[in-house]
Amino acid sequence: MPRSAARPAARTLPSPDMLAEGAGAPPCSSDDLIELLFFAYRDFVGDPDRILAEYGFGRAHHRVLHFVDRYPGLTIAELLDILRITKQSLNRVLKDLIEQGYIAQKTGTSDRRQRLLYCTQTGAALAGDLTRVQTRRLTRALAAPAAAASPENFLLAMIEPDERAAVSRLMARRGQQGAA
Amino acid sequence: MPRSAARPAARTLPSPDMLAEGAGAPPCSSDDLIELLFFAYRDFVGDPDRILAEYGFGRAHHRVLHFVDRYPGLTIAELLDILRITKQSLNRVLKDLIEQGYIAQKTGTSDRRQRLLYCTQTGAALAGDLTRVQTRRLTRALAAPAAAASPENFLLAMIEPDERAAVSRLMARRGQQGAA
DNA sequence: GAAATATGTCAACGAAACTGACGTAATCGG
DNA sequence: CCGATTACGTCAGTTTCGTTGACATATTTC
Repeated sequence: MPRSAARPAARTLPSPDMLAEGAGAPPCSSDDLIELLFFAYRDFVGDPDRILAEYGFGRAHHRVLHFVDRYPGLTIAELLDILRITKQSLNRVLKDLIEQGYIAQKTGTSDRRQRLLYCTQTGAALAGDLTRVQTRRLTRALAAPAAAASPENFLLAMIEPDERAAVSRLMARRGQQGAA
Repeated sequence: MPRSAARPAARTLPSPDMLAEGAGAPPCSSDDLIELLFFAYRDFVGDPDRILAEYGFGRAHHRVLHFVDRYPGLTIAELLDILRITKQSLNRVLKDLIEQGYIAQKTGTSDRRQRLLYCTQTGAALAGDLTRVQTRRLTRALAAPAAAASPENFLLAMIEPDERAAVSRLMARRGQQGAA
């Protein structure tokens, strides 16, 4: 197995505690960043998911609601370009949001073919709740002095605190045991 | 609409060009980070997706292959804890990877109930290809002097270069036009 | 007036998650 | 040693959210 032999010797990941202190940026392979990005994103979308479930909505609804809230007057074409999905996919979730009163459409003024999208008050309130939990995680992560120092510290700080130790423990395992 | 009135005045996002120079870290709201994380992650998983499609695999296969490659001897239970999916979901993709010779199982020695997972040579090769494209993006992003300076610069640098301008243009729009 | 554009919609399909129930082999605890 | 627990596999059905392909309609543009 040539590839496993090519694995570099394990370098140390900053311990979770270091995030509290004003630690520097210890070396960290970009391989580690791949996983940290996975874990950070997993927890990052996990927060809003719990709220959305109460409304019977999913992540697709979240994305639409978020961008319409943040960029009022967005057209369908712009939204499609942002989300990179087909109009059929978009239409399914957009229809839900419109029918249930979270998003409203307005015919474009300069081009009457366009449907400009806006959040209703209810929609803006829900979008605000969703943004809040994500902002809370980000703010908490950025509050760690080490977080701004390096991408890996930032991503580690984005992970749910209870799970940071488990992630660090796992990542400390790389290249160890396990020969077939 | 109380919420839109509460929106802070638009602060400037670092321009895409600034990533090439040794720019400092201009202020950036955590609202911006939410979107940057979305765009960065979208492009980050887009690279391997193209390769996986050639093999008839999806992202679920990628995640399994990645963690088994990186942590040889991983058990099913550990993998379930990492991925946070049900064993039924895991089993579907794992079965594909085993049947097609990318992953092999070994009965645990200390506990014979466990199935220890290992990549075959073919599996390790594919995992390597997938890691390579993601590492390339990460390395390129980290090479930008400004990237290490702040999370927002790092995330912006992770976005596909061709699209950075479009993202910046979009984000510069916040709070502008669009009153109903 | 013809062509292109922006959007909506019907129908079928596929990937990848979910729930709930049940089976089997191995380990553990008394 | 036997019953309970654990680790894993599997059958069956459902949901979310993406896909393709085709076609309709209103509006703008040339």
